[in-house]
Amino acid sequence: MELTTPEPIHVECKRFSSVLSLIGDKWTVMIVLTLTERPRRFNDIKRTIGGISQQMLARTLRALERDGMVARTVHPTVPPQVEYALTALGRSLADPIRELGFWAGTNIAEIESNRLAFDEARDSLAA
Amino acid sequence: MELTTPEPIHVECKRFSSVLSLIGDKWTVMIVLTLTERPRRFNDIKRTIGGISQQMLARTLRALERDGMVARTVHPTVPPQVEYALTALGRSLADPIRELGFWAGTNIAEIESNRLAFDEARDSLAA
DNA sequence: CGGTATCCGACCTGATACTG
DNA sequence: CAGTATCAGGTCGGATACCG
Repeated sequence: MELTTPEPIHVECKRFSSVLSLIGDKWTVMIVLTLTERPRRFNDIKRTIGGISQQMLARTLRALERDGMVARTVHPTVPPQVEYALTALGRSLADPIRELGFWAGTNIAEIESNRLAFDEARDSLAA
Repeated sequence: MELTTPEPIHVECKRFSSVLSLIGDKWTVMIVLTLTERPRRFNDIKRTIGGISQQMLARTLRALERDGMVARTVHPTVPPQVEYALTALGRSLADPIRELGFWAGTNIAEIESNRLAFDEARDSLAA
């Protein structure tokens, strides 16, 4: 960060958008949080999360591996076992994610209530 | 949160996915951060962010208003002026977002380096 | 078991044009 | 100025089938 002039917040934000988009991907978040508990194998993750397709799990895990958030270990057995574990980097992401999860948990009721009220007001206009 | 049995983290995560998906939307994040500085008018936000289409700005602002994160105030002047300001809820979201931004800033260099290394290893196989 | 390749529909997004 | 409506392209994500 060699910012000599104080940049407005949204400019920093732009620089980090590739990282922030990780969070928007719900699968990424769920995988990271799932691996927080302990390392897991492919179908173990799949079963634990539930509702994720094989392809999306494979894709997301590869993306996480590429970013160095997840370490992939192949045990040359028959049948093959592949274990996924969080790296230090991956573990460090879990903290801010949990903060966000905490915020969501604190405010989700209010948000849902706001949505209902907004939609009601909208519908009464439409009628 | 009436969890009588300790739920695994990923289950909580699922409940919050509708909130978490807010974060993944880069426009949402940038708008919230932009409004952190001060309330702004429509085209002011548009110019400040840059690169956002009129439609996406309108849509995203509507969504934020629906969630109660942003308050929309119409001044009945000619030409009409519409001011958008963060609510208390919106301001409270800015904190965890900035934490995430801080994490991104701290680790983006390592992540990009990891990506390069991964792609290089991949390319050397392809060759 | 742990993937990859292909197809396909749904959604996201921007460009453009029009309105109050 | 502050939107809304319509269209078109691209991407996302799932289902399926197949490979090592």
